[in-house]
Amino acid sequence: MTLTEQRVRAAAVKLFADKGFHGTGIRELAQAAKISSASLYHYMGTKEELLEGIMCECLDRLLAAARQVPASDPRDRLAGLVALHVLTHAIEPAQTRVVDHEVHVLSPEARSEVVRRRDEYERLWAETIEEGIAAGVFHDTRPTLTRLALLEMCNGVSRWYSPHGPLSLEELATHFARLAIRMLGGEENDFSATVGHARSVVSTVWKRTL
Amino acid sequence: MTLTEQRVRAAAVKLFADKGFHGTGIRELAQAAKISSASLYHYMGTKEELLEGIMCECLDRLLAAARQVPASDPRDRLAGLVALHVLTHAIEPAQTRVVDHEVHVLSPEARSEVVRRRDEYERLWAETIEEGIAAGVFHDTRPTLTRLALLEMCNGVSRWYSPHGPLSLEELATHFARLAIRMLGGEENDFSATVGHARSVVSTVWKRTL
Amino acid sequence: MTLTEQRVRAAAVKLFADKGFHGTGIRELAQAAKISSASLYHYMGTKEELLEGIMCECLDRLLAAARQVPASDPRDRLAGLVALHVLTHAIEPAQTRVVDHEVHVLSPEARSEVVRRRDEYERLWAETIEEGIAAGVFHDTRPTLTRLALLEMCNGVSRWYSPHGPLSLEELATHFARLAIRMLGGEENDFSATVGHARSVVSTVWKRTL
Amino acid sequence: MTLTEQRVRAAAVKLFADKGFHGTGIRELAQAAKISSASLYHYMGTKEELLEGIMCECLDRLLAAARQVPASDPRDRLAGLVALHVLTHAIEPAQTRVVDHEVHVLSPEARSEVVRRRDEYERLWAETIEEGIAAGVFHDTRPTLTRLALLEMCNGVSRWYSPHGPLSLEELATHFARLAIRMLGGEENDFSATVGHARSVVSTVWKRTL
DNA sequence: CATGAATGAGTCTTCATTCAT
DNA sequence: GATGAATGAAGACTCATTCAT
Repeated sequence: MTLTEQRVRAAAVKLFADKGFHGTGIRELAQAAKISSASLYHYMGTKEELLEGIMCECLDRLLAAARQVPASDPRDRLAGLVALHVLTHAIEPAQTRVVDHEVHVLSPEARSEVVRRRDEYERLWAETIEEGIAAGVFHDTRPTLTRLALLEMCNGVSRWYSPHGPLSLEELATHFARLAIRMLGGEENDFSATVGHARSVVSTVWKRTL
Repeated sequence: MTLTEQRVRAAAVKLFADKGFHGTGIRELAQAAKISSASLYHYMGTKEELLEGIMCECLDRLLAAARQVPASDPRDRLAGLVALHVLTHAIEPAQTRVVDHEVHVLSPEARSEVVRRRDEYERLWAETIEEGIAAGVFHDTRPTLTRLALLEMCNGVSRWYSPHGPLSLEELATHFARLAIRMLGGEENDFSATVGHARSVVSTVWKRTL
Repeated sequence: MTLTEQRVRAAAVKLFADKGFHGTGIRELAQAAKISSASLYHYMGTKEELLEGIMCECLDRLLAAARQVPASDPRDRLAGLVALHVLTHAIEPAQTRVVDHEVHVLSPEARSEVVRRRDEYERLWAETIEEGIAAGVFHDTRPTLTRLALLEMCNGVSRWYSPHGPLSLEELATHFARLAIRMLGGEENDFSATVGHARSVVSTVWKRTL
Repeated sequence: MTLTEQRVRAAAVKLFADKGFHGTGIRELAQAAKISSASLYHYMGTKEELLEGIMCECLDRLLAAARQVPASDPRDRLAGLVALHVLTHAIEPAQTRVVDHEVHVLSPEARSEVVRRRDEYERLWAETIEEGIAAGVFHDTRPTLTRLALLEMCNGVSRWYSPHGPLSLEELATHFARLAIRMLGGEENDFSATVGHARSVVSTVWKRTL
């Protein structure tokens, strides 16, 4: 991916997140990427393909990160998944908001690509929860429901977290991990190691120092 | 509000929820409301004012409902707020999705109208949580953070709940109330009365039999 | 069909004939029809549908006219068909040129509509020729080939005939009828009555005094 | 003319014939010629100049061929011209269709270049017809009209002849020669020698074995 | 009360062409 | 000799909105 391509994508992510896909004009996008609207089309297919690319890449990274969570105690594993998800949403609010808000725009074919990734990702959460229940460390009568609640709770982070606020990434992730364990009726651990590991994974996957 | 006005608003709610504000055309809207696009303008101001009206009304109803939650034990009160919120999102997914997703479209003035209502609504949650902590029935070190997590978790319901699924409204509300109490480190009660009350309030406010 | 619709269609016919379908811009068309390019879309579907409409209507008229040629002596009948075709191409060169030149533009579905009409029309010619041969008044070893030659020869009229030139419509039609009979090895008649009839049919079908 | 130039020209001929000049994009052309659209401009001037080149070359060849028709009996000479024209249109339908259909695209200057050649070519036909009438072997009261009819009839071949059909080039040319003579009220000859000669001329001029 | 007609500004996308590398 | 990058202008078409009837 060339530098210009990256600039285009970055501009698109920001605009799509702020004003929505349909609320973002191609000229606006071109201006933000500092090229002409005609040149835009050297670096992308259609506007929709650009969106699809953004969403898939983001989900692929999220998935790649989630796969690096060690398969240890279900509590630690869930804490790891939560920390990772929350950290990602905190440091990449634009990308994650696009993933969460603009699925309805996609054509059926593109949508299925995105949904497939999302499902695969959620399966990791489901498995962890099930394991925890089977192992007796989680106590919950409606694990599916709880999983949905959990995910939405974590997605929300990209809508309100600000790096300029008083809350550090560490604190954020730790608290959400704690909340998740509580929701599943598990005993609270010390998650500092888990959160630390999640932090380094996220840092690697997104090539950013946290 | 005339019958036609209601038809317009209902059509707008459905379309805005499904395709987004910018993804919905005025002609499409007219067609769904079964009038001509010119006639539309007898029943609304601009497209944006229509959106503002939808959002404000929805928030007003939510607020009106929340104010009917009795100021009893903080646990019951929180359970009531959660049940109410979740039930509303379950039976009115279109309206609530519009409220949650289309704020960025509004002009600053219109947005402040919406935000004001939202803030007022959230204050009720914040107060309840604080009371619970003060009373020692909740145990949480970051109540603000938890409140945000809680709200996002509940908002999510409108994105995935289906009345055709196996989950009844009662079960949904009860489980979410339980999750909320867990998140705040409170002891689980029997929330059936609280949920029942919430149900009747929602039923009244939205004039629908549940 | 409203007056404006007619103006649009007339402008389109002229422009498509002069500059080709792809050579004619929508703004150019709007200007020629004296409305804005946006208003254009109140009176037409897509540009292609406009073209299809023009072609089908023209062919329908040609067909309607051809069906009024009396089924008398094959020589007279052929002379009638030729006169009619030639007169039409002489007085409506724009429409007929569009029909003859822009078929390749159409989508398969639209094309089949046009081709169906064209085929039906040519069948009338084919039948007449066959009858003439069967009756022994025409002598030709390759009637299909001759029919194609005949049609192309007559189509050509719209490319060069000028009403301002020295040649009257009567003379034009009479000579072409004579040429056609010669091509089929038939004996030359006096075609004045036949041509006169064709003239009045064309006049009626196109609502123009010749 | 380099090999690449030939490839470009061949691609252009095919595309212009199939989709029209304005219906053919420069990128499409480049792709068909298997070079980049930028490289295209090493082998051509503007798109219009490319068209002009194609048309002029085609007409030049037609003219060169026509000049090789021996000045014998006017009937044989006309038969020769017709055979040549028809054969050319049969074996080079793309080129001849471009010549016949895309004149309107050209700028006045370019157009005059084309028209000059066309006129010169048609003069050969006119002379032949006049000679025949003067010599008493043709009997026609409107030679100009007949010439136009003749030419259009022959041009038409490129629109419908298929080498995969049952009709051989020989049969095609022979029948058209016969038709032409009939149209001019001449006596039918045996044109096999004339057609044979036309065939070899066309074969030479276009460097193709027929 | 209702709507067909109208439009300027906008939509996304492609156009033919140039030029630095 | 070849081409990726670049673009102003234009392509067809839709937008939200107004207004006379």
